[in-house]
Amino acid sequence: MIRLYDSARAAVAPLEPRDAGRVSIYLCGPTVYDLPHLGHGRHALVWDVLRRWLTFTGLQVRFVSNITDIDDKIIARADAEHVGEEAITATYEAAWWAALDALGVARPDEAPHATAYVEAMVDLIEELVDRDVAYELDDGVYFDVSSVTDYGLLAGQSLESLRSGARVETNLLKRSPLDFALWKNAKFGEPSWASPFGPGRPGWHTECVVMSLGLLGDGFDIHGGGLDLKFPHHENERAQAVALGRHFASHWVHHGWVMVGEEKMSKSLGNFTSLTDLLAQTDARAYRLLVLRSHYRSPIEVSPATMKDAERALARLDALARRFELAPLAGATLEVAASVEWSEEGRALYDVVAAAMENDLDTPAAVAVLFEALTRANALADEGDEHRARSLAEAVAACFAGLGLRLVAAEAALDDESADLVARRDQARSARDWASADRYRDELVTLGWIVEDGPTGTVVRRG
RNA sequence: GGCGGCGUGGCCGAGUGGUUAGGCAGGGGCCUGCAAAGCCCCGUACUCCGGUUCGAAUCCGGACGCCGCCUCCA
Repeated sequence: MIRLYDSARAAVAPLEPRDAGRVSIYLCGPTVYDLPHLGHGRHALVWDVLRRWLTFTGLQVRFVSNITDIDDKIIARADAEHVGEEAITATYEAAWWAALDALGVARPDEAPHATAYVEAMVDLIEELVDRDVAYELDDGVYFDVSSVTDYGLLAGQSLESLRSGARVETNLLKRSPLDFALWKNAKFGEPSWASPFGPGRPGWHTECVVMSLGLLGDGFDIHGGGLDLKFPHHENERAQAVALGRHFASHWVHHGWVMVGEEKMSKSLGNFTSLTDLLAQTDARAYRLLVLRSHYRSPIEVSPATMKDAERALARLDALARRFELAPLAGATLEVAASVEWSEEGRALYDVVAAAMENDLDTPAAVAVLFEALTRANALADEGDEHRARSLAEAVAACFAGLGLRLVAAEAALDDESADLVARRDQARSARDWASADRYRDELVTLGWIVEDGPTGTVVRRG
């Protein structure tokens, strides 16, 4: 079974699924008030890779990722644009899914919306009040963090040291600056729901407790998100569950951030902040490869240079697919390794990749192994060992499929002009008219093709 | 102030007590009409100072530098 770093234990620990053969994952999704950025993209990719890999190895994964569609920022944006909150959330949720689709990230099994769970949240808050771990103030209901003895577990700090570091005070009546809002009373014009505490809306930290426990049940396996959610969001989620006597997530997994490098983000770098913009100007698979080539807990630098690097590496993978005419494997569907017919060397490769993956999702090691195998497959083919070369190449593609990266062999469709140039060049070459052949090649290059001479003659592809 | 992370060859980026990470870029060679693709060879890195050890990039201590969290955030 895979071993993953658990933020609660501050150590790598084996994942011990509640139900054998099944893994339940709850992921904190986006608040839909703006376009997704590169960080969201990495986030989505990291979890897509984990989910796909677990599925690939034969586990049955139930993957839930929520949409936060009620929040202060949504209200603020709706106000600023003089539209309803639903207009904002509809727009940006659509943008979210569009970006994930473009990244080749599989949709969650369920994507619950916070607004559909308000009643359940109210019930939960009432129970917390009944248990005397929450209290009402003029502007809402607050959770009393001192009621949870190990508050600060995820942050790795004591309640006292967290308190001493608190910087922002929003409500001086709170018993502790760390106490957080469970319910916010509605101000004039704000969207609201009825509750025993008066009309208002839930605080952010409650929705994930209700939805994760509601959909996945007590003791679900993995709760994940970005490192920035560890505290206070996840800490606060956990506090509520603990206060209720519920068994919450057994494994907490957090990933690192996207850095925009020392060049700092600026317009001159080409708007490299929005995921939508990145996807418009590069192959989404290159971003996945970039993400795979660093460890999920490390920061990654996304810049034109690192993207270019990834694109070139990706080109080698596609070249392998072309050489062996590999069929596409990964896509919207989740591949299962059990259905892959491994050759002997393919199975050996898979075992090494799997060992890397099980070691806290060591994708960089897995990718390194796959690149070595790629070189070996090409070398075997050069030596004429077509059979072993092919089986190894197929295994490389299958393993990448397990990581959600599709190798593309497909040629772009030729327009008439290009097709004509290709025919002329082949003619010139068979007549050993190198000058003409080179001229036609130059023309094809000018049209944006990369020109190669294969056994069947001129082959072109898009660069 | 508290807590945590990081500093690796031109660049990106793993690793973790002794054996080649890997990729990109660069140099040389093979192949090719010339290329492209592919293959082979090449750089001998680990912030600094001490210490532990037969042996440290890897463990311990210290210094310097960088970053993050403690407030909304993937």
